[in-house]
Amino acid sequence: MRLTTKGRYAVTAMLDLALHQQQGPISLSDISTRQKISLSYLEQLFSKLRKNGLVASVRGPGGGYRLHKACEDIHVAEIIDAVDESVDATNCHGKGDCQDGLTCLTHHLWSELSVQIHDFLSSITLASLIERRDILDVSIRQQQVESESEEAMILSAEMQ
Amino acid sequence: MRLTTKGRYAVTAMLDLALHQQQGPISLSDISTRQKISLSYLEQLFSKLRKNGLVASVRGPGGGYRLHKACEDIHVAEIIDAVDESVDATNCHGKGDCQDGLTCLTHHLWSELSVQIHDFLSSITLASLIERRDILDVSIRQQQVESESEEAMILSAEMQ
DNA sequence: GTAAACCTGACTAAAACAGTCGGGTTTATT
DNA sequence: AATAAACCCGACTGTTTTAGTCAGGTTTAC
Repeated sequence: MRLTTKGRYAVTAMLDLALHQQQGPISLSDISTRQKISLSYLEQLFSKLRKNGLVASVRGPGGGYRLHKACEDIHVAEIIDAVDESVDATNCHGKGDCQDGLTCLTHHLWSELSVQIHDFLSSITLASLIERRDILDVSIRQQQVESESEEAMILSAEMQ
Repeated sequence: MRLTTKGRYAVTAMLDLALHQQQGPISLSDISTRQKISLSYLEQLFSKLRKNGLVASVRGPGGGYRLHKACEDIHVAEIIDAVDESVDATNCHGKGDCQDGLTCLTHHLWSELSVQIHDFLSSITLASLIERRDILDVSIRQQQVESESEEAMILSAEMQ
């Protein structure tokens, strides 16, 4: 089992998409600047998210990505699964053949932990996340930073 | 966050120790054959377990390792912590400075997941594990295999 | 035609994993 | 005193993953 930056980035990016979905397709460069995730890396992650049916793309100028399902139907667990990070804590992928084809001493423990984590992350949808006060606060702060940097860009353009 | 063979081995080995503790100090080579874990690798893991006060060593022939606390007081979470595998799912180690010193969009989610996993693994002690039917079954099977291989060794010794 | 966007595959430095190896030191037994 | 069983320790290693970068595509709105 493994939960690293990759899975966290994927969930963060999907949440960013959910928060801005009413603005039409969102470009990866927007997500990149808002969430400070490398654009090329985002492209890799979205390739997987698209192949797993979580997002749909719109090519060409003004294009970007949309959620492919209602955000009530997108669970955090499936986002992590989509980018190849398994929530499974067993070594044998649940098969129980961990020790020479037989069950190892602690197999059931890891099996239960996997269920625990999976249940937790499956109980959380993008819809439930965007309603949370703590997430809204961070999102509002990010929009302020965004508009400030836009102003700075306009300013620096005027100075030339 | 990361849960791999290292942490699983550590818990399995500690459980093996708990299951056989009435036999006095248990050598790593015993654990190695019963649990099919490389002896040298076990030595590395037990060095960390000892430094974290989970086991005590007895040197010399007939020596081995003992649990340093009652098995009611040894929680799975601390075993995993001891071998450097963190149960923390945040990127910022709980500090909340995940995005340029500020909190990232999904920080609270990972924070809650960490608490969830930690609570689960802290609620399980070695004492509660050795009482479980599924673990007892595997342990009994391992002892049968063990005595069979002992017989085989005696037999091959007789043939020489 | 241009440029904004997605799309793809190959490459990379750094870290971690899961060990191996070679040598110690301590101590019970003979 | 010699032997050997066990712990102890540091260095080394092949493989995989991570978290990207880079260089070039293709699609499509304007």
